[in-house]
Amino acid sequence: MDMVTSINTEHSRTHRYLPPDRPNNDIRQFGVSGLMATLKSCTLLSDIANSRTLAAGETLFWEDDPIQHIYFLVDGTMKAYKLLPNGRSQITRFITSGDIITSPLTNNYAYSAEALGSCSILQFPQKRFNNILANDPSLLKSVFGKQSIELQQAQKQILLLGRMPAIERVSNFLLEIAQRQNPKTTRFEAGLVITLPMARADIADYLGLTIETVSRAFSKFRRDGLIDLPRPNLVRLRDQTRLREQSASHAS
Amino acid sequence: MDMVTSINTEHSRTHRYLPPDRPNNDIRQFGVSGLMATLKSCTLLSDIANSRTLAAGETLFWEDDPIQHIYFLVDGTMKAYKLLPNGRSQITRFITSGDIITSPLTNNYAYSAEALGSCSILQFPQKRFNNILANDPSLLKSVFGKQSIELQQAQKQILLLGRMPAIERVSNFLLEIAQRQNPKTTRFEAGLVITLPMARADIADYLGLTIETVSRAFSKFRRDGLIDLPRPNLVRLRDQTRLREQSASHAS
DNA sequence: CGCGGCATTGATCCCGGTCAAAGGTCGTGG
DNA sequence: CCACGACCTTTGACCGGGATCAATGCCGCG
Repeated sequence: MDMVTSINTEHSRTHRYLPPDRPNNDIRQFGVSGLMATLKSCTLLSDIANSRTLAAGETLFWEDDPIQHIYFLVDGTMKAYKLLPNGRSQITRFITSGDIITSPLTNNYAYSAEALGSCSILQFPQKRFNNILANDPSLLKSVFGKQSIELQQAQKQILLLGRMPAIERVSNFLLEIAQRQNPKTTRFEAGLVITLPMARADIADYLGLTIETVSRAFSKFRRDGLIDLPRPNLVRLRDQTRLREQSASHAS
Repeated sequence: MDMVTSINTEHSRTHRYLPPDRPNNDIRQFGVSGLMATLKSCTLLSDIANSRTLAAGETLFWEDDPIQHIYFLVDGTMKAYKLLPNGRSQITRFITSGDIITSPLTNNYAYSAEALGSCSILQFPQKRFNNILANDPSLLKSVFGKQSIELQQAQKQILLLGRMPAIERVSNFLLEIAQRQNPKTTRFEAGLVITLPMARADIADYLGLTIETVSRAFSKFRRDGLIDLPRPNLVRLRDQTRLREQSASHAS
């Protein structure tokens, strides 16, 4: 579902943009972020990269600020959110390790970004990053692919916010987090424990609900035997199948 | 706001991926879709492109179908929407001329696409399109840029759906349509008439509301002297400034 | 003229928001 | 190690915006 097709890069060898003396099978992964780039690009990227760490609650940048750097999240969890004049906030997504924090091709940040726990990030000056990007199709394609996945997730979120009742939003959220934290495990595994890196207020701002409604949904799932809540941010999924049934509107 | 920075392609001339005998200042626009590509790519694209027209109400593809073709909308308006098992639908965006209809890098369509009026589109076989894409950074960057804008709009929609009351959603919608149909005119022009290419049901599915709520909002704006409604899908914006005031949650 | 589809308007209901209070959790300092 | 306090979470009571149900109006077309 989140898969991305691979551009046929083998073909490139015979293409005039890649001279024969420069085969592009030297494409490799850059850093831990899942970016693919040529060996040359990796070197160039290393030269301009900076590692940073963020403390819990620290803001990396604000919505509408002019973009100075492109960031990648190496470790931790962040939130990307937008504010309304009356102070209401909406989290557009939770950013996890390997994610691009910002789109390279825009002039201003589309949202504010804040660390939920302590985070480690990679930072690149935008212009220099984009120069490397413009000359390395494999890197460009890799960043493009990550953004395609982000767009698909945004579209799912639009469906959730526009057409799902509160209970479904919360169960969807739990299953989404479970999936992210355990990409390998079968989805029907019982007793899976997940750690919520964010507070109830953040879950509410992500799902377009209030803290109270989120809390009531958690309590209902606990009463119904679908989850345990040993601590507020520790959730044991006792019955993932039934939880999944809560997460989609069924035929009327 | 929807601006996209230009990758410094001048720089490419000296880069090894573009041999000196092949300067890349032959980059030109392909078709009416606002795509930039090298002359060579334009030729290749022309070879594999097909023009098609769609009748009003015609479905181009369904959500989850495997992608066969990449489409660009040349003329008309379409809707991209997702369905829930119980039949509820959410329109993720309205597609207008110049837009990419699908992301090239995914395996399955993320939504269904339907023509609202008669449309004319360009179609490319996905694999062959992606081969050209992979070898033309200027084209890749151009498609990437369009998708960046789409992502930003999706994020705005997330904010709207998550945190705005009905009246704000509708006034936001009217101003958005006005902006799209008259990109040049000053936003304070009075008496601007816009044509809604979609029915109330589509507006409702886009804004996460019901038909009735959308209709009531229109009626309220008419009562308050903000708009005229000579026909159900013809809207005259009488007071764009006051309409704008309706469209954002104000300080409490 | 009459039919069918879309839009508007009205009456009522209910989900989730708001307001308020109590209970938990955790860090800090005695 | 315990006690305090700040903050977060949970729970309850009530309210309101928008959904639902229903009827009427409007317009185009055969």
